[in-house]
Amino acid sequence: MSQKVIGVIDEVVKTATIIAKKRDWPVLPIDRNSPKGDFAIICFPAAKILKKDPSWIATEIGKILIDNEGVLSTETEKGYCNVTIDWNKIGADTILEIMGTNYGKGNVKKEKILIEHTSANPTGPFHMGRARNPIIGDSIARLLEYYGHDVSTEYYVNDTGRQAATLAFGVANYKGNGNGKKDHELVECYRSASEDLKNSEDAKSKIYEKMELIESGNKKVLNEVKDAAKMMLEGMKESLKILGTEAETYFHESDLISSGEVVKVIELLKKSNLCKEEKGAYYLDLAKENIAGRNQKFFFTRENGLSLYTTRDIAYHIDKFRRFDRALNILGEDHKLQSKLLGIALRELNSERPQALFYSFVNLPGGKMSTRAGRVVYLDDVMEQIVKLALEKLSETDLSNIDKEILAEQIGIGALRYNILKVQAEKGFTFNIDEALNLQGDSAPFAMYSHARASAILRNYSKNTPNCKLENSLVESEIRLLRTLSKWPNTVEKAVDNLAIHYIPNYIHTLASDFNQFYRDCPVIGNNNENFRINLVVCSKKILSESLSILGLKAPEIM
RNA sequence: GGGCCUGUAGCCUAGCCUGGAAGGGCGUCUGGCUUCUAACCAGAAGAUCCAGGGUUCGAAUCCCUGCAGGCCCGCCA
Repeated sequence: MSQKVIGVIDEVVKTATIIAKKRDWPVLPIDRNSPKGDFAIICFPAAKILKKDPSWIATEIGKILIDNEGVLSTETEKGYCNVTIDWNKIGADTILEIMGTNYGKGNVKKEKILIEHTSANPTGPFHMGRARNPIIGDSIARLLEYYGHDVSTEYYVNDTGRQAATLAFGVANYKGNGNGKKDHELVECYRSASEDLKNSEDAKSKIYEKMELIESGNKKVLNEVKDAAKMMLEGMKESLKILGTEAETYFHESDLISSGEVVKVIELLKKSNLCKEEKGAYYLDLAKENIAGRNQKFFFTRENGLSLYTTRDIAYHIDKFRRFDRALNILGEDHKLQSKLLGIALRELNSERPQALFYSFVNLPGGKMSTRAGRVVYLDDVMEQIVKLALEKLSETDLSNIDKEILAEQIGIGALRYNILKVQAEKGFTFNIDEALNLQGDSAPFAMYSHARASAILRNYSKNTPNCKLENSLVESEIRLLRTLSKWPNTVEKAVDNLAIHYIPNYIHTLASDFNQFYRDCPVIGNNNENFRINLVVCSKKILSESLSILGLKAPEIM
């Protein structure tokens, strides 16, 4: 909450505590999200001890609190004493606070944080199942940056191993259909190569030979797979760019082998007390590590002494901590165990460990999304459809065609991102295309529209924002809006502490909704409370714009 | 066999950490644009908060036991 509001509430709570203490009442809990007023004092705990009706206690407290300077009114309902603070007294100061550049920002030591997100294997175009990762990752990055950290984002490219070898084989032996995006084209080569891997012994041996050459550090083959991955990524990056979630840097797994880092990690892990060997393959024995499941052996080399995916991942994280103070990985829930194992290995190497944010998979209404069964919805197609729909809705607007196209992309992509971000990450997410294409209600366009309305008022006002002065007492919709605006810092802090991005869209919807009610009830220009209302519009526009930008969305002036 | 996550109106979802008065949205029905933008607003209907037990003045929230769904348990990535 804004400092001003916190101050008033603390003052009132203090008074209530003193009253309770004087009378030997127990400490009464506070509900800061009461359905009526600004907060409530819960009187039930005192009822049993005092053998009094809780509503009698609430009324008694109310009678005393009403004399407090910051309190406008108190109201008893059941055992609750609902307290409404006097916004007329603190309104102007609250506005001033919201206008400040630090409003909503955290008061923390700036850290260099690396967020690794997306990191999809470069084997084909993104489908919706993958879309949750870049959208959450990018928005968490923006959130932490807003809060005051120095955040970078990185995409880890898995360009070694069987899939990478298969892709390289496919690129060398097949031609794509030659039109369209690079990833949609090359995925044909990959599919043909995957078929060969299953059906042809010759192809299989070639691909496995490639794998071994990769892991043993053969420069020529390493370059070949890296190049194949890069070609595929070219197309995939285009999708990420449209989504607005492209990572700042790309880190190739193959480079960890070329540079010798992987070999170093293997040597270091062999020195761990947990390390054991079986037929030439080395593993960490996790029997005492509370690892669930059947297998407690965490292999980090093959029989032939070469590295595994996990080994390379360990090397990657050691490299991360050479570059950053903190590391955060955005991962699908299938990586939970993997992530735990990585943590143990890093602990054994006395390295710092990354934080992880897991999300559940995206399903389609009929069931799981699966490439194999052909049940796949491409991200590119969804983006195209939703932007097209936004453009249709703009058809009657008085804008140039080029402006319409830019705006339609902002609205459409924004709607897609918002739709995914508003659900908590651990919750299984069913992607319903019709729901995503619905640009009403709890959606990005709803908030963008409120922002455009605020912008319209300020355009029509066409003067500088006056110093805030309250000339008439506030009406209900003004108080509601002010109350919501005052909760922005709490919301950001909660989202940061829990790495829970969905708090932000939830807040945005409340704010936009409160603004729309204010818009209906309160004419601004020419009203005798014009000064205060203009200030309220400026604040609403500011917080709408900042909160949308955390989600990676633009706040349009017109729509 | 074991571990983690999820279960809230016809559908989607917030609230769960830190117990206190079940919030939104979609869809349905009704009403509102000559007044700062109707992608909006107002109203109505719709909920045994998966089930059962426990703790508590009080449980969607905490604990236990089930049930249902998702994910994981490879010398794959």
